[in-house]
Amino acid sequence: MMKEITIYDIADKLKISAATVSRGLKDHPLVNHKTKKLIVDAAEEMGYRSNYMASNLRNQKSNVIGVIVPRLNSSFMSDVIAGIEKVVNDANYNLFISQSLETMKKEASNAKAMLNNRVEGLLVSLAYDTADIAHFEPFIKRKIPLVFFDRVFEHAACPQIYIDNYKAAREVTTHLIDQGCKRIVHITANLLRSVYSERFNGYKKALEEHQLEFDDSLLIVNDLSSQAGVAAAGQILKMPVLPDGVFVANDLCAISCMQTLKKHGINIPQDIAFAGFNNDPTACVVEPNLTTINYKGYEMGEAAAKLMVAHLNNYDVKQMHSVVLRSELIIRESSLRNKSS
Amino acid sequence: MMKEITIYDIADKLKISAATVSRGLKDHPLVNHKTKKLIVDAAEEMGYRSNYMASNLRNQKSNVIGVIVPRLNSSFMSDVIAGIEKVVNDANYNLFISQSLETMKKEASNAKAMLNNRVEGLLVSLAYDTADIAHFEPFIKRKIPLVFFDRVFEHAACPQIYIDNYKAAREVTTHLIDQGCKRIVHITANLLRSVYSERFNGYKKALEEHQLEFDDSLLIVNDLSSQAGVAAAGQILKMPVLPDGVFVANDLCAISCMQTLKKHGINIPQDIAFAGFNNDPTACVVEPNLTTINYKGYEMGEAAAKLMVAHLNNYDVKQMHSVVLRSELIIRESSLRNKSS
DNA sequence: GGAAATTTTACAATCGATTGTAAAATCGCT
DNA sequence: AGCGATTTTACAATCGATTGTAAAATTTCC
Repeated sequence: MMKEITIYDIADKLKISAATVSRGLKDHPLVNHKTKKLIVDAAEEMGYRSNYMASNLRNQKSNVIGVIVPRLNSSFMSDVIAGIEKVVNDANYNLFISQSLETMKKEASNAKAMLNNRVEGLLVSLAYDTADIAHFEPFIKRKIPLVFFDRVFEHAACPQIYIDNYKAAREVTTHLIDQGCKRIVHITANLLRSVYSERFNGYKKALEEHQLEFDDSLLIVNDLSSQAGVAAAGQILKMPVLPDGVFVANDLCAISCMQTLKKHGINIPQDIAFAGFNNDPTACVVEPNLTTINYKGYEMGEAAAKLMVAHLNNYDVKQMHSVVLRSELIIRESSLRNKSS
Repeated sequence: MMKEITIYDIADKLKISAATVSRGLKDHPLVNHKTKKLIVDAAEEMGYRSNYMASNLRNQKSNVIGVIVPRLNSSFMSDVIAGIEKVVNDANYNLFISQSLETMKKEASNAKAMLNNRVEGLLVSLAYDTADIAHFEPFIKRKIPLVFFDRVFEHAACPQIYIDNYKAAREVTTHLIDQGCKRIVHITANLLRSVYSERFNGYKKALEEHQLEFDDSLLIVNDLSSQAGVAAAGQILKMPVLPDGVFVANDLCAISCMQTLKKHGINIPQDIAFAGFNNDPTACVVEPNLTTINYKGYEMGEAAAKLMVAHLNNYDVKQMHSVVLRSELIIRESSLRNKSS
């Protein structure tokens, strides 16, 4: 192992004190220009690299921002992470990333690890089954900024970044109704998560606004996976009266469900109109192209990270606003019946 | 800011030395069982959390593994990252993740940041234009394990994780030839990257094996983006003689190219057979389903991370084997002409 | 009961950078 | 030259955990 150069080595070489070297390296005004140059040159020549572990200890800050997400490998989430990385990197922080794999247990253990690693802030999108945020209390107690995005949780101390899921879902459902749908199945996940309950509420609201009764036999709750989509298709096919529309809370599940129905001879959108949520890359590749809600993960990641960095730069700013990002309905063939409209 | 509890606080409270507290907390044999219990209980009660910055400084290790990838938000790469995260997390390391955004410059600056942050190992998939790995020399010099995956670089000191791109490409091309293709376009990216040059070589080899002349007017080099696929389709349409097969070095570009051609009235696979690379989720959604090479990012991430962890646990093991992962040709409708075969 | 053996605990230095404060060096000016 | 004002540098403590070694406490056994 190569011996690392420290400021003491530089100090010795220049017959100067380590304090001066430390100040010189960071352009402190208390050091002479000429000395500064000598120091910087010597550091360069000797191959010095600052030891962040020492400086972090001394400064009592880790320069790290933590991220906990359910899974890293979804189209949406990887966009979010990319956005976060960009902002965090530009702000000279480092990123600790971990995934909860959709369980509250892992989420809690990850949170603990983040806490012990002294992250200066934590960005979180909650797991499916997270019922409370007790495991994040240590952060709140210590006033370590905690920002929720997408799968958020209401808490006075925690800013949130999300889209208006209620409005979006209402919009989608209204669109399906406009296309003549009267029996609309809604496939979603754990209603504990506000993203899903909001979408569900938006769906119900749209029905209500059009004098359609909500029928809970048309509500399918699963994990929105690809397999769940196939199963849901099976469930739909077994319904005594077939629905004429399906609104799924994500594209992945929507597509596998739609394709399964298609294989069983159902015409999309004539027999059943389809709409998803997220605008995954697959949505505009599948045939028919999937109507969906577009909301860009990259921007959400950027927004969350920017909010975090802002807080870290001036924590006193107690105006921790929540941010609602734009989302839009993208109408494609999977739901377009009256081509004229 | 809440005052953090240190081992000294615990020591004071128990009227014991800090050294004993330190040893007690980590179950060191030199501490009495009863004392140990007292210490652990007091720590729990006082809300103690170990300060990794102090311990890292003292132990001269950061417990962090770095990752530099071109982009985080691709289907393949997010799978890789997920696999890496899983392994690294289980091994009680933390992950620093950064993206080079396909430029060598950013890659170098990220590498420098990783170095200063004292990562204990670095996992890298190279940017498009990285011509040499001088910016990683400081790692090699310091014997900090450096592992390349997917977009690898040959260097005696650096293990690599990859698939046999040559073989896979040869297989794909042979398959296209078997389907009756005689003029096969190959769309790929910067041949500086071995993943692409190997695929190109495999493609040429297959041609040669079937007495087909390589025609460099059939080689299209771009950045394999979705837009590039559209442009490539334009290029193909303008060819004096249309090709009867296209082998693209990734699915994203393959699909946009195929769809564009389809819109222009080309029949897939009758007029032109298509094959991609990667088996993106979109590949089995697009119509016709895309023939491609399947190789799982998640497993590659796992393999790379496991290799890294193994090295960190016993660096002397100089048998830094490179790992070649399995890949397989998945034949789908986009290339299937003789349904019988 | 007391010396030897063994267990348990405390001391003190260390990791490397940082910073308030004191001391030293330099400068300006009469 | 000499004195105050100012610039420049050095000292020493600090951040919190770790660990070799010495010292203290306890146990064992004759």
